[in-house]
Amino acid sequence: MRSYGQYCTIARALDVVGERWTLLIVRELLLQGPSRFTDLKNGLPGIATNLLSGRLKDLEDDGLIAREDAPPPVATTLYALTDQGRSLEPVLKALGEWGRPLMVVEHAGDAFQPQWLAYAAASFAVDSDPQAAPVAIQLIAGDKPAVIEVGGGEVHSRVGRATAPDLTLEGPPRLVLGLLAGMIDVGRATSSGLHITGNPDVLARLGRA
Amino acid sequence: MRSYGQYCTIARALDVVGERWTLLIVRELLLQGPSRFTDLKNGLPGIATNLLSGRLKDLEDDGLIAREDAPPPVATTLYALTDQGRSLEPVLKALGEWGRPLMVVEHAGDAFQPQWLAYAAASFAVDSDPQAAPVAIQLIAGDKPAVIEVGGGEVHSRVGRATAPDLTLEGPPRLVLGLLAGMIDVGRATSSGLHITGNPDVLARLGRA
DNA sequence: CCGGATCCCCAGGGATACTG
DNA sequence: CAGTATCCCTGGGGATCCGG
Repeated sequence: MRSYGQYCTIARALDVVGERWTLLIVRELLLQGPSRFTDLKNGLPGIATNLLSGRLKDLEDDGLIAREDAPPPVATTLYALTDQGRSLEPVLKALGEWGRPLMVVEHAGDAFQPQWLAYAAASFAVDSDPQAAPVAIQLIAGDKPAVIEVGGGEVHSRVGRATAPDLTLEGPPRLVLGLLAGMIDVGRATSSGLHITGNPDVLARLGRA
Repeated sequence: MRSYGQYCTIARALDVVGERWTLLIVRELLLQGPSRFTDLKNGLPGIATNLLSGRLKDLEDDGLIAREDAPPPVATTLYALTDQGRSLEPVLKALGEWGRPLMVVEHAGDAFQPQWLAYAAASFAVDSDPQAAPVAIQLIAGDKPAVIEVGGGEVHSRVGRATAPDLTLEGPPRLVLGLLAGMIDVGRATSSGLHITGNPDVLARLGRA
């Protein structure tokens, strides 16, 4: 991208990460960890392959990501964030926080990955009772499951399944997020089509930050 | 901009503010307050007028800014941030924080406005001694002056002049920012061409956040 | 002079085909 | 699987023009 040509921290930042797709690539690497080209492509529906390879090259030149050669069994190259790339997390968190109200309406055809939702939920919540035993909330809102783990004052999200979830939420993304964010209550969620198993009381562990 | 088509808070946010120039327009309105079309154009060197008017229209449609009719003496329309627009400040702050290391090198020809620098300095500093009397630092790093005011635990920046600054820094932007950020010390700054008047000890009031 | 609208040109994005 | 090459088209940059 053409530089803004301004001696300003914000403009300088946008010179590097302001291009289309760039911050979403960082999001993907942040949530998924080191990823292959195809993994990134699948996580970024609609991106053209030439654009993806171009962006990866730019990000590498700017020191935000690094290529790793995966060990023999895989024998492919992985893209991973550097420390400087990882330091973009506060930016993505602020952006995600700001974008949360835009999620109340679900656009038909929008792609969806459960870890996006888990990250959104984890990023605005805190563990309201750090002394209590840790709990896990299983989210099933697409083909792939995700987990929110709360305990010791921390809230984390990851893809996959919990070994013994205290609560499982299964249903449309909008309802899962609505319930987690406290925008709707359990009664309304279930009557709207959300399937809840386990102990709904663990939702109280998610306090507003 | 074409939507990313993802049900993700970050992607949704970028759908709204991810286009070129958009966040810089918000920065301008945040730092300058309600502004006229021409003021924005002057603060955004290189933007095409059709782009600016288009962006302003989009931002208005999305509810981030509102047009105001200025009172009779001026009789022009002003653009001002709405609450939702102002709520983007954490995003800009995070971006600015991330972009600060990119400021160590000064690109020839980069446009510069002192309030950018004042904002950068104010956004990463805290008042290290809230009990002490408030102090004002006058920055002269271009044609227009800016002020950093520290007191009562808060750090604020604004354009203009302080009535009785405790410290005045005058010189190249890189040196002013370097000194404020603690990247260089007073001796090196003065010997490199920074002109300092007043009491340099007030710099100690700017603590790292 | 302010607040745009219009026009032209080109860089960059989108979609797909193709190759090591 | 991991890209590169190609083509098309949208959207940005730059200048100019026009109404208030």
